[in-house]
Amino acid sequence: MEQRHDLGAAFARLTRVMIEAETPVLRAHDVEMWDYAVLSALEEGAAPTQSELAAAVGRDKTRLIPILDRLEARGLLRRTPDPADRRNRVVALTDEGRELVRSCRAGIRGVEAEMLAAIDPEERHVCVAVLDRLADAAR
Amino acid sequence: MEQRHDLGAAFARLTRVMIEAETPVLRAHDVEMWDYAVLSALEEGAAPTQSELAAAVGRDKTRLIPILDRLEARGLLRRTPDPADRRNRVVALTDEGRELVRSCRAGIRGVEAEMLAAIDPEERHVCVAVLDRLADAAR
DNA sequence: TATTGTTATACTCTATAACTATA
DNA sequence: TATAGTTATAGAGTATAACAATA
Repeated sequence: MEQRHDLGAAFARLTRVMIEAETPVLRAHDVEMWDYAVLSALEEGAAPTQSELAAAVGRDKTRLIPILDRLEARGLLRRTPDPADRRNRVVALTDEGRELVRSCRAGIRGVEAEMLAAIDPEERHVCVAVLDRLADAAR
Repeated sequence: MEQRHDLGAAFARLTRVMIEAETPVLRAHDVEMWDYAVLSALEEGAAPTQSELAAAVGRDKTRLIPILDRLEARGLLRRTPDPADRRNRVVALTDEGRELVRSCRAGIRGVEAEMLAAIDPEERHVCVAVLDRLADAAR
């Protein structure tokens, strides 16, 4: 095999780079990284339980709670008791939350485009698609 | 643009997956993740100063020190004062260190191959090359 | 008894600032 | 005075276990 970096090291470095590059976008919307991760996960559909949401985001349920408290206090999401099982609280975006996450995403797509600008368009397309599939498989 | 995950989120998830998958390999060699990162960086050539090594690995110099202490105690690397500027300590792998990092890498390449097995070979090749270039650019 | 959400505690990791020795 | 390496301290982030409410 050709000489190259370890894949894990490359992922780790690129993760750090992306976080750094995206921070200004998120700060402009007054949200932290994990706030955005949660809002973003919710955009694909309300979470039936907080545990499932935590798993989807890749944190554990205890660390999710202060995030949800904060976002709910800002009116970006709502936690409503599930009538079928009152232990559960279903978490759903408000309209305001949906608007904010979309605005964030637009900014982030801009950052991504800038980062990938130097890559040949065809290769870029392949690479992004593969990464997306791998990330999906990792759930 | 097509609907997909945020790139940063994909990187972060894949980083976590890789760390988890590689941990058994590293534990078998009795090294931690950052131990391996340091040894791996040194394999490309000795570091003229610890600060530069820290930057290459992506940590700061204070967090590097206990790692170097541990690895030096195991005889995997040596810190020798630079005669030209005795404040500096050049860090270099020993033969034993070089052997260990290569053995680790072989195991890690196996883990990577397993992870990428489901991807079409041509796409895989493109994707790995692009990631390697991006990670290089991020230095 | 088991599970959801919550809180509290201990532990690890990280960032910052001081200290020494050389320059 | 400035810099490389080191050490110490404070803060943030994380994991674990216990708790109350519901099933």
